Amino acid sequence: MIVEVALPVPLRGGFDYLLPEGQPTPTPGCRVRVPFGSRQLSGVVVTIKQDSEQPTAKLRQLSAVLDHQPILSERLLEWLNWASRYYQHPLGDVISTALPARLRKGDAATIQQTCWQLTETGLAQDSQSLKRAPQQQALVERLQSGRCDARTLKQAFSATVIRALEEKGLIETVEDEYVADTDWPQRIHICGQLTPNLEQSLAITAVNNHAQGFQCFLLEGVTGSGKTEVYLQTIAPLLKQGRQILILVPEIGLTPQTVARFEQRFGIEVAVLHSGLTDKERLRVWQQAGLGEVGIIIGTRSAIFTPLANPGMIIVDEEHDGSYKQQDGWRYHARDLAVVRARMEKVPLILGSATPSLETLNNALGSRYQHLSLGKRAGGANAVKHQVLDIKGQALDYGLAKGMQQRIRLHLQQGHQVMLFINRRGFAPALICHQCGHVEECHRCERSFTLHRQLKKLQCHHCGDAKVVPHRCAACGHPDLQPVGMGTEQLEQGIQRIFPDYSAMRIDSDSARGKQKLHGLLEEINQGKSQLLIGTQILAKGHHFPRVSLVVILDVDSALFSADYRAAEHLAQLITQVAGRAGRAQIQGELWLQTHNPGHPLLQDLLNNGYQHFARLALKERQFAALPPYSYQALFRAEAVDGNLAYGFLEQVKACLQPTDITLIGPLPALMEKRQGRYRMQLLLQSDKRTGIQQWLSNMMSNIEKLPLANKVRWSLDMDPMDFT
DNA sequence: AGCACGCCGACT
DNA sequence: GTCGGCGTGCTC
Repeated sequence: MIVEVALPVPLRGGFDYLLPEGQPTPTPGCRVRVPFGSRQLSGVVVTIKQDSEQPTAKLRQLSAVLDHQPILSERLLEWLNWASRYYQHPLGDVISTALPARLRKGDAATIQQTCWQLTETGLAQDSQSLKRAPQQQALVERLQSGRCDARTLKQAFSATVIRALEEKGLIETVEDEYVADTDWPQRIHICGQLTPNLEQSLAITAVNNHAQGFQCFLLEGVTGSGKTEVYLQTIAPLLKQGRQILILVPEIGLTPQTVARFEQRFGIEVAVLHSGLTDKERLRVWQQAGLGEVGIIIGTRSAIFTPLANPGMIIVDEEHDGSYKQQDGWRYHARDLAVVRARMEKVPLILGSATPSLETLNNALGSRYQHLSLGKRAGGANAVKHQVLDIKGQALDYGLAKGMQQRIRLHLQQGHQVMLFINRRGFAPALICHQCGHVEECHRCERSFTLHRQLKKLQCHHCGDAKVVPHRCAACGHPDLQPVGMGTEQLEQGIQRIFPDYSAMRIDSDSARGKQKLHGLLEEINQGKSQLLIGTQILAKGHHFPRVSLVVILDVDSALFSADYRAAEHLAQLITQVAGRAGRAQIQGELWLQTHNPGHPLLQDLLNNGYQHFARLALKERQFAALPPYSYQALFRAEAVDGNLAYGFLEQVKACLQPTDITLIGPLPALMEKRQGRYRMQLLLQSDKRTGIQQWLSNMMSNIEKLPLANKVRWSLDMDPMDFT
């Protein structure tokens, strides 16, 4: 008997071990301890087989079996196996990321609990002898039918009765396996349900009609259109059947209010998984969910790995949010994993967003997902006015045009707050003519060149072509060529100089490190402590700023001409989200965009026709350029102190390839060429068929690992890359 | 990823 | 003489 074990090491494939004589065979999904080189590791059994490809002499014996029952169900194990193959990431590492830290370390997976049982004297005793103590008699009679856990017994009998019997030596405590408490469905009390409008009703009915099997839904609804109400009403019947609901939310969206809304509606406790939990708390939620003790689990990215005893539905809220993609180690996408998991669990999946990702929208338009729309904005809040400021040829102070400064001053004088956005995501400066707005483009691809200052050249991240930095604009001949977005870096220091009478506050992921800290800062903003708010994406997500009347997005062009082809999509999502958040109630909100290209078709479409229309146009562009979701990508990243090594490694990878139906771009410098003293390079694989990339990679990964430079550089593979920095 | 092995330089 | 620096190679 051979046991194949997945171990948390960055090595592909399982490791085979012999089962010691007399040891009961563990089932797949059980943890085991095994000798590995000079150390002992715990891993998870993936298969039991008759023979091994390894010579038997090389095999070592299993040291111990840690679980009697598998900690991963067959279905979950199958899902993780699929994920390992899809992401080309070692199974042991995949399983290890999916498990709570405590289980990784070898803690007991089962919950122990204290039980009361009759002692030997208690068993021998005739209960009639307790006739004068009817409570005690009843307790003994109860235990005659078997032991009972301390918690339940305490509810039925007083502590005095229990103590008395213990002192008489008739009952004793014993540690026993925990009996799950799964009567939450009976405790459900629906409270505060709203009457759905027509669109909500249609959405609820559509989901209910498919609630018993797999079906993917895109619930597209603007801010305030009542997506949450649709979630609440579609999960109600499932919860009553005792089926569990797993809800994923973006990192920033997991607030006490979100949780409270679900708890209030159903009157049951909601289990929450977020980064603030201790390992012990996290394990507890994992166990409770796996035992079926909780009906609703809300969590961020990694909550997708929560086991469910009786799954009913998965919801991914704000599905376009970038925080669903893990950005180091195993670079999984929780939304994509959710789709596969829902299919395997045979449950419906709702992807909700006001600004769906183009990937999801494409699936909905292609009828792979059912498309549900909520258009009406409840409450009729004032629409935010969108306006564009052409900054061609204008003098800029720290990235702000003079006219914009006046506008800002006006709003400040009225006692309102002003929010300034710097969009640094996927930042890759293009070279723009400040006089005419012309952007240097690659002639082959009709896409903007990216300026790499260190290499002193322009590089096309679409085809890999490069050229020297020109000194004059190719369109108007003017020498005023500038990297897009230049100057905005100094905005934080400069803004105080332009508006010395007002206080400015910067909010980004650094200044808001830690959950509490962000909430504290937001509190301060809404109290009006600062009038000028400078921030990035983080300000746009899920917060309301009633005192803000003017929002300015400074460097729209850096998104329109980024080498990251998703930058325009993200800008559109940002603009739409911001518009939904600022200037509520009495204050008329204004949104201003600074650009050299007011006529840019994507920008115009977004402003005139809204996100839904923009998204469809952007999809057409992607299709035309054969970019995702009309093609599939995988990205090799390599970094090293010596940039030539990183480049050399990717060249070797490239040489492994017999280009058939895969296009290779690179090796190219990453959009952020250097980080922490290391040069970073990338090699992009692209194909119009997913299987092409899959097949080539599964054949080649072991060869790539053996390349001479493979252990000289830090490298990784990113399936469906979202970020090219 | 760890961890051992191994081969060179500066210390009680 | 030894302690320890981190390059190389292996782990069923």
